[in-house]
Amino acid sequence: MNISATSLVGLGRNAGAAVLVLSSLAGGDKHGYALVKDVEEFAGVHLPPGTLYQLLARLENRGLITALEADHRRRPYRLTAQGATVLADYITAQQRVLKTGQARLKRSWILT
Amino acid sequence: MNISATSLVGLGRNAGAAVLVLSSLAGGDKHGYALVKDVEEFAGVHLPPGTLYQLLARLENRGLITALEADHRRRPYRLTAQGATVLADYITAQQRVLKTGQARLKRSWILT
DNA sequence: ACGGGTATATCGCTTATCGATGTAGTGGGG
DNA sequence: CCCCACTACATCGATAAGCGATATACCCGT
Repeated sequence: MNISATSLVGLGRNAGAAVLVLSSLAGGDKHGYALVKDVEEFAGVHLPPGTLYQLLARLENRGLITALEADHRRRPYRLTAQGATVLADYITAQQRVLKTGQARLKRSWILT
Repeated sequence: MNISATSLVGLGRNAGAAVLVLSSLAGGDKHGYALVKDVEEFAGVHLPPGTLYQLLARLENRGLITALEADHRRRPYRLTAQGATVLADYITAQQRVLKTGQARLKRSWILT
């Protein structure tokens, strides 16, 4: 195990490959590789193919995204209305959690 | 698989058990059971014991938390300075991601 | 003395993550 | 025109995380 002890990577894994993909698709239809590039840009996280394609399959058979017809080599995906709702709900809930954590950290003496 | 299709639970893990525990401890030292109750209250998430105690062990041997001496039946944990730093960094990064998702959703016509 | 809440711990199954590997099309530089 | 890097998708196997079940035991009220 060679994970830098100063990150949460490897703990709960990267916290939301699903959120990253849904957020990316909220910005418009994208195929897998474009998704990887976009996520890298806005989140600084690289999604390895093993994670990505299995995740896309799971998201699709839950109806959160749909596969569009392939344009030659590209298989683009689109966020469904349900996917958008789920993402919106998740964001709201998660923001409450992060705010709590942040408020508590601020109140504590730990960070000098 | 009987997961309600209208939630992200079970997708990408919630990457979050770690965040929930660290956030809870940022509010003060707590033992396992108190942690579960606190997280339930501020996040609406129930951490089952199988998740909690294994997570606590992982967090401890990464130096993000320390176990304090047991008071009879209770084994309280404390957030370390490193744990606080990691949590703060994670919160910052994740908030940027959530904001991106939110902005993109707002710009899209999907949510009527 | 029973029942429910407090409290911790472990085992084993399931599921997610991710690196490795494979395949193949595309476009530019030498 | 032939490499090579990049684009693009897919699958496998190992590892890691999540969680239900189960066990143990204390404490308090009735």
